[in-house]
Amino acid sequence: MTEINSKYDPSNVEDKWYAWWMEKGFFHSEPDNREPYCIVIPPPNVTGVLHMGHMLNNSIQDIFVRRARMLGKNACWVPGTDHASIATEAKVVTKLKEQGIDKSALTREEFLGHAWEWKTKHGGIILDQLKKLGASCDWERTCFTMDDSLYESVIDVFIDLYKKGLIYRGVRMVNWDPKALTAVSDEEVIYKEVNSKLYYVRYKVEGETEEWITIATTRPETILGDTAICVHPEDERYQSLRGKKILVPLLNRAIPVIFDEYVDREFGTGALKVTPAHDINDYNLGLKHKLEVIDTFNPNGTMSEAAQLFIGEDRFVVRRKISEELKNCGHIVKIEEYTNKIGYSERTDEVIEPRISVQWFMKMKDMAKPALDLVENDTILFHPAKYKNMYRHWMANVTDWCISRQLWWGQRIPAYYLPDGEFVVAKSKEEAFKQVSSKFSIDDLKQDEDVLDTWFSSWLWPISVFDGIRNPGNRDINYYYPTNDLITAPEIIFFWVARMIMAGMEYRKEIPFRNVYFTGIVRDKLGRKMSKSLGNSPEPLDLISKNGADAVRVGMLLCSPAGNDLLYDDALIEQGRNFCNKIWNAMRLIKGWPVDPNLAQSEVNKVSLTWFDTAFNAALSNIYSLYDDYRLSEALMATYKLVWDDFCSWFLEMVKPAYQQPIDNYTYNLVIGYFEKILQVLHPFMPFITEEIWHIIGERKEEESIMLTRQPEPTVFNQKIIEKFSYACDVIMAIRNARKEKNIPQKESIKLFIRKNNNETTDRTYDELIMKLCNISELGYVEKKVDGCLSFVIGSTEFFIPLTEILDVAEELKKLEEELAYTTGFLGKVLQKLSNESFVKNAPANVVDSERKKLNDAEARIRVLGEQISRLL
RNA sequence: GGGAGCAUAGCUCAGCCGGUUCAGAGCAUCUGCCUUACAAGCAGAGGGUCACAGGUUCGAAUCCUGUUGCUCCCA
Repeated sequence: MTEINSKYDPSNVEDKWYAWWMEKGFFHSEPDNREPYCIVIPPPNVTGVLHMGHMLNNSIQDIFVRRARMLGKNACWVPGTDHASIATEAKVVTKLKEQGIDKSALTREEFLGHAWEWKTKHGGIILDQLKKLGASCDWERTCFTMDDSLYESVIDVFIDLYKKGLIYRGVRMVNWDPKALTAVSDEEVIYKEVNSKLYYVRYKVEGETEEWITIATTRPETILGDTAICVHPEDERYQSLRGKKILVPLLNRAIPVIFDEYVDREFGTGALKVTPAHDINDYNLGLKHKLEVIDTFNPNGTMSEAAQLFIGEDRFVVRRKISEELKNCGHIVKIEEYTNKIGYSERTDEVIEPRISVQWFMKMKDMAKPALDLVENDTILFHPAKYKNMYRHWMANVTDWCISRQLWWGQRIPAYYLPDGEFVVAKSKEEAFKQVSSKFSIDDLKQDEDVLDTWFSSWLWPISVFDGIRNPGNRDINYYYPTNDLITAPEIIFFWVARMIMAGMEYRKEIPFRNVYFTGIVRDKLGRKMSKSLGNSPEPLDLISKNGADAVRVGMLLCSPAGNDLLYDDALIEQGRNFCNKIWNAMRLIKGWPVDPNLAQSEVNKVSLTWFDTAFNAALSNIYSLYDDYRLSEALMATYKLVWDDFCSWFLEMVKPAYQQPIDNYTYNLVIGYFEKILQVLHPFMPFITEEIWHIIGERKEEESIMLTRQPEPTVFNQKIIEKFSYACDVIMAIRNARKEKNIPQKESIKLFIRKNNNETTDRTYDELIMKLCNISELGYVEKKVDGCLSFVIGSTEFFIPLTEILDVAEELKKLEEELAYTTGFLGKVLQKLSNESFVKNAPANVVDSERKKLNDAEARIRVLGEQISRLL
């Protein structure tokens, strides 16, 4: 055969196989008689680019899908993208601005034209990037949340839920993003701790010349919207204020003093200014005490006409100006440094303003109950289960979902307004018009300007990708739904996972997935979240092109138990790369052996094969049970050790023929057979290199791919063989150690004599193997000690290696005495336990027995060690 | 402020119903080796009062209580 490079080069391999898999259509799935296995991708933002989190998440999905396929299931991984209304619209607005176009100058249709153009141009880049990773998605099924069928599904669901009375329109305090000019959900608000100031402002009591009340506030600019002062009903300091009015500084508007237990007497001065339009708690107080609501802000965060002062100026500019003004007028008592938490918009990083607004809401309580139960009673399993706690807490305290967004990019709310303020909900203007009294014409109908929250389409994803909303009886939805596993991040457990469960129960009467596997966050070495601004994230595609997708997949997986964060380190990828190289070189070794069809199988090869078959099956059953427990990282590590330790370090060394000597045909074929099985076990983790090597080590037909083969089935294995072999390993390692200590090179052959003590049975199964691996020319059993030898003790068996040079007696003595001291100490502990009557009485018999065995073994060993010592003295 | 989780080797973690699978794995470190698959390798070695303090028990990394420190979620 031709020379194969000792370093595995993925660049020549990966693109070739991916293209071939695609060409053969191996990823495509159609319903058939097999058991289905389905995963729907958590759709990434359509204009997003691949980041490290995607790499981890999608590697895991691919591992599950490829494994299911190799278990003979009809595996289908549905890819797609999310229209991500806020993020995408923000990007389009920015891009238009760069071209000198202002969104407000465009009509809705014109803007959407630009948005679709942008989507066509940049959309789906991320899906192509996933191909580099080896993702075996069924690309023929690629979906987008704004595809016609998915769009229509969303609208149908909205109308349906409206008819069921689950969707309503209401005036509510919402989280307002003054930059994006939209309401955002609670989940999209990020609270950050900031240094701010606490202003102590005194308000004059009406009708009194020198009576003041001082309040503390972090937001002096909202003073203009104050409609009450609130104090605790039992606060003695303020009892004199009952029935009095207070004058708002600068405006001299009179507002009432209200008494409510809500107020924390310890905070500030114990007096609270109430601004119902600009704080959720104040809003609730306002509802309770029937206060006037004065909205002093415009939607973009500037002061409105209602503020009377500073009209049109930004709220933060006004904060500075008004505090100056208050100071000049003698209203500021003091200003303290203060840290508090401020909500920021996840998408625009703008400070969120609580704002009174008319929005669409969805009632959550009734839907949350069954969705909670399904997780509580393990109908849906969370991996790891600790996230059940988090889920329970949220579901028990669920609030109604604000589903409208003041954006254009998304599914437009199918509500049509009439000139009289009434509205109807219908699929189209024509449908709406049918429900309208005859006094209006169709042109009087005006559709709602808002679109639906992006999650209002994603929550249908497992159903809508199979068109199961519009066509509930279709073949695909009946076959693939419910899907099997969902792989996602814990931070979207509420706005996505929980809601998909609700939608599933509402529209399929069935759970959407059986298992949820939570991945952690990919962080840098220092534990910081990876982010563009920190610049601490490697470029995923660079990593792949430099190291290969297999190496990247392995590196990331090795270190990311479900639900735990992954601290990314380049060393991880190196480990993956080294592993590829190891497998590659195993292939080079095996392929390099000359095969002699006439050669009889040696005894060594025979016992080696027996052992490896056992070790392989033991590893396999371990790996499979780790898969079953969704402990992927550990399954990979077990596979890694199977390959590196059992297969390469032990087995191949055991059957390896001497230099330029041939191997017998029988053994060779079995070695190749095990190698193939190992590649199959590896394939879900490392799809490319396994396909490559699988084709190199065997004759394959045109349509044959490792990805279409079955993973090996574990068979029963004999634990005894493993134990016996492990003893042989101890001997081998002790000999290696002795060689190292005495500087005996591996090339120089040695003799070994064994003396059994304490009635130990002699098992010669691995004698020849030990001779081969340790380069032993003669191995014999003796009754008496052998002189002039280096010796060591395993259990109570003595081993002697004749030395050419003179033994360093002092050194040997020291070693033996240390060993003796340790064993004596150990014996003492065992004796102590066994002489404890309550232990012997209460502990289970097998525990006591094992202590007795320890006692015997230790005594025998002490005897032998003592003999050796006295011999040297 | 409310809730949850975590604390085991230098790092990342595994250790289920308390007892030979109980102190483990991988990486990193150190020491030898260019041994004819692989120096991206081979062969060895060292590293932990299992956060702290109590308690339960014949026996605790494991169960209970408290303390400290960290993380996340919600307000």
